[in-house]
Amino acid sequence: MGTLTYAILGLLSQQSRTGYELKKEFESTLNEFWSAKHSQIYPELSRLTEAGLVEYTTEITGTALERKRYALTPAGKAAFYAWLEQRHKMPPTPKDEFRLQLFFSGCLEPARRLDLLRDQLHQHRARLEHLQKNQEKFHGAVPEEANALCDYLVLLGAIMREEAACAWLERCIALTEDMQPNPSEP
Amino acid sequence: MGTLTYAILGLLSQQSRTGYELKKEFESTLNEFWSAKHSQIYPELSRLTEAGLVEYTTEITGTALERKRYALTPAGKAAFYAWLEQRHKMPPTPKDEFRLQLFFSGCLEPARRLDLLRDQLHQHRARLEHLQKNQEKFHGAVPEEANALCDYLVLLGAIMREEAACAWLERCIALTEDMQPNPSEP
DNA sequence: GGCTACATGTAAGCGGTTACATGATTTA
DNA sequence: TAAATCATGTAACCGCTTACATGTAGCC
Repeated sequence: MGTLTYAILGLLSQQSRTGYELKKEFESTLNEFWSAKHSQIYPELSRLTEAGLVEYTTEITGTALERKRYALTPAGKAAFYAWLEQRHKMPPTPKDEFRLQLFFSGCLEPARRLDLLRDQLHQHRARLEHLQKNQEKFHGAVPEEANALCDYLVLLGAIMREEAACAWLERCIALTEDMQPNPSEP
Repeated sequence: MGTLTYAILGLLSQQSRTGYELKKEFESTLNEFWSAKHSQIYPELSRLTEAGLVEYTTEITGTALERKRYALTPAGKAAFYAWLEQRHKMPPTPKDEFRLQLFFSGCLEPARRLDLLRDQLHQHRARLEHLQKNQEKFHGAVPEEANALCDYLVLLGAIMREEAACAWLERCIALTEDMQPNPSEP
């Protein structure tokens, strides 16, 4: 079973949800570290049901709109807790097209490289600002309750990652600005 | 055409190479920001040849061992330069199983969460040390030549990313150690 | 002679995205 | 009544990994 399984099991461990609600969670709360489209979620819920890890009850909204509300079975809860306690080996560094581009940018005029670096910096700053706005809900205090603390920690991780990215890009810009404007042709 | 195309085109823009040599580059130099297995490289080289972006000459080692040495065509060089100057939109944050696990770890005893955090910290510290060893070849000085500077910048990026990851994990550990040992059951 | 590295390919399968497809409910 | 949102599914495709498959060359 892939990680998506445990992302869904984890969300259902908090409360029972429909496929549509899971999709919304992937778009909002989990967005910084996992995502899934509905075309992946619905078949996965079918598999999990067949595997006996979740079960659903059908609700009706209005007169005809059906929806399936999923909840963990005891087996599902056990599978989730087993995963939750596991130590995972770090995956290889994720692919990064911008770093690939920067690596090959030695044959570009410094001014063109600066364009790329500044564009990247703007994008990372925008994401950082967005994350910092999210952080305001904590009112500058570290939560004491365990679940709220975990929310806080993953958000802090995203913020620190973006801060590091911005600091790196600023350094790249400074070093490129210092260059003599004579690019080396390959 | 996907990013792999331009990774290969970029490597061939530096010098002509065989599929096997490309594979070795992905395992070493490019490892921090891109990778590809030989099972992906060889078919891609066939496609690029058919598309007229690369061409090859067959060499023979010993008496029978054939190998194809690939080089950029003018069209390939043009395609590479076009990609190199393009501004790319930031991709969504990459998936991260550890952060997913941490997010759901509110129902774990703090001592168990500490285990996971410390394990992760050790792994990131090991990677950081490895990167810092790589950095020694620059003898503490920022290179002036453009291609060497780009090498330096991507390595610096990897180092700063790992430093940020370690700092974050240390903060997570400190905050978890401060907790009262009463986990909230979901 | 045996092991490792060199060298090149193909096939099956997986996780994921995009697109196709349908219909109900709510809100402007 | 039109548009947005709710709600659930399937199908085609893509990038990538793992495994299958084969053979040569160099070294101990």
